[in-house]
Amino acid sequence: MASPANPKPVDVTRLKTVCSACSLRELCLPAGLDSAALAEVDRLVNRRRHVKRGDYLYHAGGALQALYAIRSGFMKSCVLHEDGREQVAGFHMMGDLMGMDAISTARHMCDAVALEDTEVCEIPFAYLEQLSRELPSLQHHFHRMMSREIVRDYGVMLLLGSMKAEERLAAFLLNLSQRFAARGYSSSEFNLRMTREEIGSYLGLKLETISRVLSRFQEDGLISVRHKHVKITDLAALRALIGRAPCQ
Amino acid sequence: MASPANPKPVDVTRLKTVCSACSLRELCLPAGLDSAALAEVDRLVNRRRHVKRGDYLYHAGGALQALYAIRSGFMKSCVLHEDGREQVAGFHMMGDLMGMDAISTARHMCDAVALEDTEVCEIPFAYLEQLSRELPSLQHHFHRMMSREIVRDYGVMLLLGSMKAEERLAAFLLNLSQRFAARGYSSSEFNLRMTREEIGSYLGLKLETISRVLSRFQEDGLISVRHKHVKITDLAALRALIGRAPCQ
DNA sequence: CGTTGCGTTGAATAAGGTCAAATAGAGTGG
DNA sequence: CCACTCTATTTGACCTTATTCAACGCAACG
Repeated sequence: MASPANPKPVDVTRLKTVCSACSLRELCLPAGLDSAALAEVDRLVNRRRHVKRGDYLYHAGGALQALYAIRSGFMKSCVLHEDGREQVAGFHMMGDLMGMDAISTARHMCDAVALEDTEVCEIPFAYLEQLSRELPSLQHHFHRMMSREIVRDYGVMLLLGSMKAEERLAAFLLNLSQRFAARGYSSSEFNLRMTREEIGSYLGLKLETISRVLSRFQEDGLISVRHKHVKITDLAALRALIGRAPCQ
Repeated sequence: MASPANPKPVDVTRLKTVCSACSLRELCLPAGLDSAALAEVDRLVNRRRHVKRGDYLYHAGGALQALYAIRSGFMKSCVLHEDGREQVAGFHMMGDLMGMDAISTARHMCDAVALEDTEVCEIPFAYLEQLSRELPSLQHHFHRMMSREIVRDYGVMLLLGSMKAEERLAAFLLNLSQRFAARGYSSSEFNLRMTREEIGSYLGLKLETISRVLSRFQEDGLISVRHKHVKITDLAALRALIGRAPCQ
């Protein structure tokens, strides 16, 4: 593709690659950085990687090389139990940062699998630490992203620990809806990238339960669902499901 | 208490306060720092705070001022749902770092409550960021601690999402046992600082279930439990409970 | 055009939740 | 020191929810 005659063939590609030109920069690692810092981050994030649907971005146990910012596509991360049980710990989309679980031991503690063809930006971790020593705004934003992951996890605990099946699924759909909206997509209509089984794993339910509850939501006019396509038709009712629980 | 006649009454107190002299330094924020860095951290961690049993260290919604390292005592953190439901997100003991959930929005996202009289070291967050720009080892260790919290959360998700009541409780007891051991206490005999209800909230179960499962464990000779006192009498069996699940 | 994976639905079952009652401590004030 | 109160805990009986097991439908794909 690159013309050897062109003295700077790489730059042409990088113009599109670079964080400062990325449409996700307000969601992603460079969010809130001034232009000087942004220029530095452009150099930090120097490689892209394509992960085909079903392929792994990293495996549990693998050494930490880099963090990954999702540019396009959709991934899941899953924790494994010795006996083979697998728990989906999260679904990740554009702008999300993955791999922070690996900083603790320098080895990834979960698998990252692409649910559709996905493109990620590689962020060499050692370099990120170095650069964030020089750029307080980058440092702070990185801390905020790790903290946000912790807060997200607390939310999942709340969901798994104290919600019923219907509430969990409502919360799940609303969360997806909100995240799509934040990325400029429709908040009311979207395609699920994951199977019922993966939703079930994430929500601590069996796939049959997911299927049943989706059907019930549809009967009740909250959503309309066909295969992977979901349309939220009664947002308020869906919200009411999780806000005011029937119990207590 | 302090004598005004003494020119340096504070230093006498600080000698005991200081991280470099703290028996928890291998578990806590200064873990793995060289002595120069440790001296800096001594200045960073400049205040202690006592939290009486039942009192809050911080409230959800409160502004982030500092992170807190537990020096002695026992705390819980809990996430609140709008409708009043409360989910215990974790139990924390000496050497644990609390408050990292607040970095994301500069406001705490959960409550921190002392389950017994607790002493914490206050770590002003802005100063921690500043210092970690100067001390790569501190920076890296802080990142590891945030990451460890993420990994811990993944473990809780696995527990809540795919384990049965008996497995959850076995995992919980083993986790406590291991953490006590790491702090130089008995791994086989300890006092629970939390109520059955709090255990239940953490594990996504009702207090009656906790009580029943504890009784069953006792009948089966895995543990002996009386009120808050627990003695693990068959560690292997307890481990086997979570390792090889009956299902699948 | 069969195969395969994913999803739906029904019936039976089991796990945990709910409700209720009894008990036991721990702490309090006389 | 004792009676009293309050809260935490245990245990039983019953009920609800989600799981399990099973059958079937559907769509994509070679």
